[in-house]
Amino acid sequence: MAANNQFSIAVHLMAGLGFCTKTDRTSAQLAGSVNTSPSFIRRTLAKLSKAGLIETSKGKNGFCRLAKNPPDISLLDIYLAVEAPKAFSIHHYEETNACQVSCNIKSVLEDALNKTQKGMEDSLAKITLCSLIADIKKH
Amino acid sequence: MAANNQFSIAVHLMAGLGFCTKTDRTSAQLAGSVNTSPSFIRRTLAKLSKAGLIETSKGKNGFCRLAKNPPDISLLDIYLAVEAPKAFSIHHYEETNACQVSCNIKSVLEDALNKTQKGMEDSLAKITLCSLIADIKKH
DNA sequence: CAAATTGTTACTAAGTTAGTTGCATTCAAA
DNA sequence: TTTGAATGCAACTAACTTAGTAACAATTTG
Repeated sequence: MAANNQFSIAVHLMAGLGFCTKTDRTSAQLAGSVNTSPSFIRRTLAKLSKAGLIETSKGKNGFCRLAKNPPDISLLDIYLAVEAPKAFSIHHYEETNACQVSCNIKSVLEDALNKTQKGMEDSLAKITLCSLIADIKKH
Repeated sequence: MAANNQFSIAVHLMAGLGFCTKTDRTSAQLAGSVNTSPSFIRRTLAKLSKAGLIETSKGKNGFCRLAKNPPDISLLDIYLAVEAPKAFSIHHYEETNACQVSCNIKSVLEDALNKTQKGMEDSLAKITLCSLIADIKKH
């Protein structure tokens, strides 16, 4: 159960908020859609709020709503908001000094994988919350 | 310590084998470069072997060597060989039947993320082991 | 003041991975 | 034919990460 689902949960929540922007929601209502506990949901909502993607209000009649319009929110925004781990991790063993591969593989691989990560993020940037919601409504 | 490093370790091993293709290696020698145990290394080597990226020989004077030339090996080949987990995982909660978002988010998100994953794999396909080794030699 | 809601911390349970150990299998050389 | 060295593989432990829960402080409305 150690796979990081925060990104997909966050997208689910954002889609829930964007599906109908006229009504505000509580963490309990959103938790119902995801079928988990409000407290768990709030942890993700708090990150989305800190990233400026949603607005929340504490206290009685507290609520959550999108802070921007769905066409102006990309999956990259959500991905960055939840601070999900990078797609690739690089091992960090102590270098074997006599070995050129051992000494340099890390920085060389980092350069290569950063480009790949960047490409992936560019791809996420092209998918808007709006298009995702449109797909959901098509079903 | 639960981050999956098999891909980066596999690239390290392949770079070690490709750095000088004239001499064969044993798992013990490769383990020295990564600074870990030969047995651990062999688990990854076995996957690379099954994927046809390296050739191995059992018995006395056993060895490992590349099965192809470095320009013909891409990081995607290595990525697929080690069967690393996908870049994104999607949560699977029970659907809340009354909620259209809950019922459809999974398939919609899968479509979107498959495209992103594909883009990432295309990016990996463009990086050859040869270019990586050249970068290492530049250092 | 009371009720309801977000924000946050602490905690437990479960899953994943690194890393080790041990052994069966295989092959070359003495 | 025996011995030694190597891969391949299975079992195991420890460490780490995450899901999920519970509890509570802070806040806001009525």
